[in-house]
Amino acid sequence: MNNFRHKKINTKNGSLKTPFFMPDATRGFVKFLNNEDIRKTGIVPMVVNTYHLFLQPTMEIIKKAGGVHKFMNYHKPLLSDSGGYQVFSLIHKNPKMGKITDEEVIFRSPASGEKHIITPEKSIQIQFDLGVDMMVCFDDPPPNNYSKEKISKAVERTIRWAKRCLIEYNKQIKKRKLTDKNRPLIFAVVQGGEHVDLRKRCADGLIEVGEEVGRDWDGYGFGARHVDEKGVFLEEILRATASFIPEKSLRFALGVGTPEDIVRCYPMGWDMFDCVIPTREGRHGRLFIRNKQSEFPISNFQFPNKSKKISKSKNKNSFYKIITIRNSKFKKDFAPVDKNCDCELCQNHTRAYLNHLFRSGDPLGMRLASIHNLRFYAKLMKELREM
RNA sequence: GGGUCGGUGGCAGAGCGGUCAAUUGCAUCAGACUGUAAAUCUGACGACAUUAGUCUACGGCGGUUCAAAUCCGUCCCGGCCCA
Repeated sequence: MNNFRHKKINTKNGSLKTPFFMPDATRGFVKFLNNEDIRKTGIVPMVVNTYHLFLQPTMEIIKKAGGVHKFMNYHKPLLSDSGGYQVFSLIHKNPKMGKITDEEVIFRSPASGEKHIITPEKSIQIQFDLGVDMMVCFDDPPPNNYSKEKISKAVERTIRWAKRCLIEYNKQIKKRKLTDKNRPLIFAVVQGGEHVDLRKRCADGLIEVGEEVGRDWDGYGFGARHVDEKGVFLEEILRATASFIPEKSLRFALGVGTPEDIVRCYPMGWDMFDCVIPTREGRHGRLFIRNKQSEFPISNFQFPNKSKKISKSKNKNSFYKIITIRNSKFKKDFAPVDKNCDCELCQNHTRAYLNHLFRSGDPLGMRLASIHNLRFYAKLMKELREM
């Protein structure tokens, strides 16, 4: 299986080999887990969010702390998402929450109601202040069900904003006297919804921006969502979009995804992934379990249908299944969640005990389940890396 | 012994003549979650039936009424107060 490419990236907080998965530590922490928990899962890089950290604890605090790494006391690679996704989904869901213009986005904090303004430049400045190792352009991610016309407009805005981001990025590099060795990597984001031609247009536009500004993007992200309204995996769009991105660049599949989505994306050329699924599903008592250990490598795995929702991955042919530990059938199940798993949960506790923790509503259950799922993802990525 | 308040579905607790198989919460049984406003959200929750619907139900029995969880009588049980 040597037809898969691996890339190595270096940051001031360590190097990474692709493919890798980043859990979402949106507000500077993975819910219920501390750094030691994360370390033991085998997970290294994580994603933090510009929008959330900007609102709370605010940049004043982060700067005083000496940057987000110091604040978190996590000295490994961190990527910050630009906040575009948050601001836009906030306003798309409720137009009263803010206003989008070509120049800027004005929005209200859902928590305090306070008004804030964010621009592409400001997003980049904040991300420099965070001190992250990888950053993402402030983009315009429209819901996939918007009209093609609207998505096309979002593509054009994303390109214009990417240019502003990259110019600001260069400014900050100069101002902060950063070198190629210690500068953060910067990612553009390819929008275009479910339209291949728009994805192509966006990728081309972004490449052109790099040429105009005089700096190549370190990577490109797949923007908006990679599944449609029904949760159907956008196979062709993802494949095509990956092919529009220069080979040497990193390909970051934002928000991807289920284990199956990741395994599908990787051979297409996607290198980096982040998703709330392992931790959120964990908190909700859903645990990932590998099936048929012997049937690997994963590349041999045939996906039966073009698309499936995660809940449907009870499919016997899948390489994993999901159990809902709260279900009454686990009340008296004294086996580990996954007898082949080496995580803290599976090494020490039974399904019956975890069932009890969830029924009791104790956070310990959520913590252990999150650890287990992240360990599942870490092992999955390791297998892909070794393919 | 006297007085008084009360007994409602697994629990708590609404309803106080018809629109009640009965609000709501908890519990229970499932489901959803994909760049985290998510320890969240949704559905089911008397029995039987695929739907229509049928039956049994608001402590027991007996009344009043076209109609009762709701009104009356009585009995049983519980809380509190006075002896």
